[in-house]
Amino acid sequence: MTEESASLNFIEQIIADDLAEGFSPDKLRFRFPPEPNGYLHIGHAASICLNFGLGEKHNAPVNLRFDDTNPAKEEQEYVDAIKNDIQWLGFQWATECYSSDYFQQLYDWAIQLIKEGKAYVDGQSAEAMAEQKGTPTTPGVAGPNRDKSMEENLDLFARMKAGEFEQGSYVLRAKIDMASPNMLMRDPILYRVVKKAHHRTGNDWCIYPMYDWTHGESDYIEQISHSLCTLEFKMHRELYDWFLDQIYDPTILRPKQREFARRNLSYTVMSKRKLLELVHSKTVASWDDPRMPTISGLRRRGYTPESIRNFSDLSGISKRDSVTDVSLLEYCIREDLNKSATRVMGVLDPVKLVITNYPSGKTEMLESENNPEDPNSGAHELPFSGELYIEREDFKEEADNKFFRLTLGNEVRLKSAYIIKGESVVKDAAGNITEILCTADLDSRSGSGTEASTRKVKGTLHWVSIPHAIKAEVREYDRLFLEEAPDSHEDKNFMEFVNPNSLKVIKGAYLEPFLKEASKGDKFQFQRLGYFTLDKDSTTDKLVFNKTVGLRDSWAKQNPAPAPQSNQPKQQQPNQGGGQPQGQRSALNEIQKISKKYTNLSGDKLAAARADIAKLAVEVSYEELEPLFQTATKKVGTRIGAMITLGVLLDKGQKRNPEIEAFIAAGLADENEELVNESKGI
RNA sequence: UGGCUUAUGGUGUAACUGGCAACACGUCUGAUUUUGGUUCAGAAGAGUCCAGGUUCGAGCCCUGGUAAGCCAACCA
Repeated sequence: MTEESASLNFIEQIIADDLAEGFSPDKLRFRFPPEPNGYLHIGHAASICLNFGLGEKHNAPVNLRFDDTNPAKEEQEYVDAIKNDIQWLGFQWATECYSSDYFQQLYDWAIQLIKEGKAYVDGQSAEAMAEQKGTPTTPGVAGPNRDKSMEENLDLFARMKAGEFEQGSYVLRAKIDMASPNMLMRDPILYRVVKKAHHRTGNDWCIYPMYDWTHGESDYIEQISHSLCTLEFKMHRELYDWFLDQIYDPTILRPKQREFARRNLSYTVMSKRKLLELVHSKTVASWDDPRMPTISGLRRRGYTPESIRNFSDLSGISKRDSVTDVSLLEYCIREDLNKSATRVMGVLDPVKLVITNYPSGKTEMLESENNPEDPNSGAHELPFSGELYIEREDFKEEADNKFFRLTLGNEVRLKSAYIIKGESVVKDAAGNITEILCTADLDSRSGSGTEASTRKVKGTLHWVSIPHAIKAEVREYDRLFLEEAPDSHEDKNFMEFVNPNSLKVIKGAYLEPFLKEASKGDKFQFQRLGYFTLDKDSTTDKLVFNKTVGLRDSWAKQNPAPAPQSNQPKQQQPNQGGGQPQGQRSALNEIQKISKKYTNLSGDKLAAARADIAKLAVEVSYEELEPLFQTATKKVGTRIGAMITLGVLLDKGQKRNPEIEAFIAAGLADENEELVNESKGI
């Protein structure tokens, strides 16, 4: 009722269908169920945005539930970080829940299962149980403890709980089906003995429930209507349902599990285990290292919540595994920051520039627009003097006229300041440029309104005034991996693809003094360079900026790119047919396009289409056409088009050959009248 | 030698119960621009994994293949 036909993803469709079938909207309830054993990453953002997005859309509660059933791996630190990240993304959960809150209930239900003969205690070794479990292709067999008496099981389970047994010695298993084609149904473990303090329940328990036993029952306890998880849990659904069957009260809501594909991002990895390995191996500095695809890493890198939510929207939800290109993420953050980031100037690779006709020692305050995208953003002061830094790559002694920057004898504008002209250079003994000498058109000051100030020049450069500039550290990041899908190689470990140059620290960057006032987390556009944010490592005497993302750079694309930094994915091969020259392809392509729908046409339209094909056919070579003889019988239109084209070619003098004869013969034998006619005409 | 899932431009997603394959990113033109940014206008690029079938008509339905992912943790 709310939306206007915006297409639904398959999860939304399921919910819409449920609603249409009479499911009460006020019973809709979702949950986001992280295990507190690591930090959230951009893949989790997909799930967060899905669940909380559904909650917002349907005005339904969304619980945050920590799936904390394994005290060996879980910690309070992660709980806090997860809560922080979700709130930062802008979502608010209805209730903060913990699976551990349900330990008693789960235990009671387990007792019930034992009493009903549906669960038993097994004291075999893990190896023995694995052995009996079989393999995906061979069924399992019953172990020796499978048919113990209910009394014995009750006794053993009570003693497990009482701590009488060593960790790893006994487990409680559901008694389901050792021959099931689904390995998860071969008597899965419900409880194991773990003698470790839990972050919430302390030492109350020494037996802990397994995921499968816990998850569905927790959903049931919380009355979650749609339990959404990633595809690798698809097989667990059968178990999820089996467990629910055992305890389910038909008068209240029964949760349903649905699975969607997890989101992968190109040039990074997306599993907590691998992310943890990057941290432990010191490949990155921490979970919130700006190169990490974690929410905290992206935040520190300068990403905004809006950009990440938008990215989730644009990426969509589906059931096929895929790798989303980082360029989409970068697009999202550029789009957001372009609207909001204050424009400033900073020079990362400085070379000195002296304006010889500017009074030495003079300083003047210019005005610099805060954001041209936002007329209400105002302006700030910008000091100017005769000694400046500009970007080293913005100057060449000589260059062709595609270089819109400073050269000797050419004019460029200094952003928000004067138009200058390159006059000469000073070099050191090694031939490196140490100083560029320029003259300025002193009438051309920006905003002065003079005719000179509005002159068009070839380019505009950013700069900082040397006596006023503040020195800062700037950290530039490149993709963490050199391979698009680093963890998709069965023969190679993802760590082999780590990009050794993913971090570039620039100690001596110079920034305009306005930036002295910046607070941590503030976001700026360093004009012509990119978006930057003040890192938490900053101190009052040393500012540290992270480069969030560069501006789109169509200049860099034209260059052969001597820097291996900029990384274009391999260009696609536009030619599919097999080596025809580009120019000729279009005519045949046109013909194919027209032919495709040929059989749907009639009358004048048909005649027109035929004429178009015949006209285009003149430009087609036989070599191009021949592959089309293989066209499937089904694609009659294409075969007719090919036949018409062939007719034109034959008229032009193309000699008949066995392939042509076979194609014509097939045409004559076809059921389609048009095709037969065309074939006869030849 | 099994089971489950998926298959649409370079990438990610659409296409309501069959009706001339759409959107976004990316790529390429051109215009505008005191950011080689933004904005604007436009272009190229897919016969929907393959082979059959049903139908006036199939990406959607049927049959048979192929490929990829997941499944044998006292992890979640």
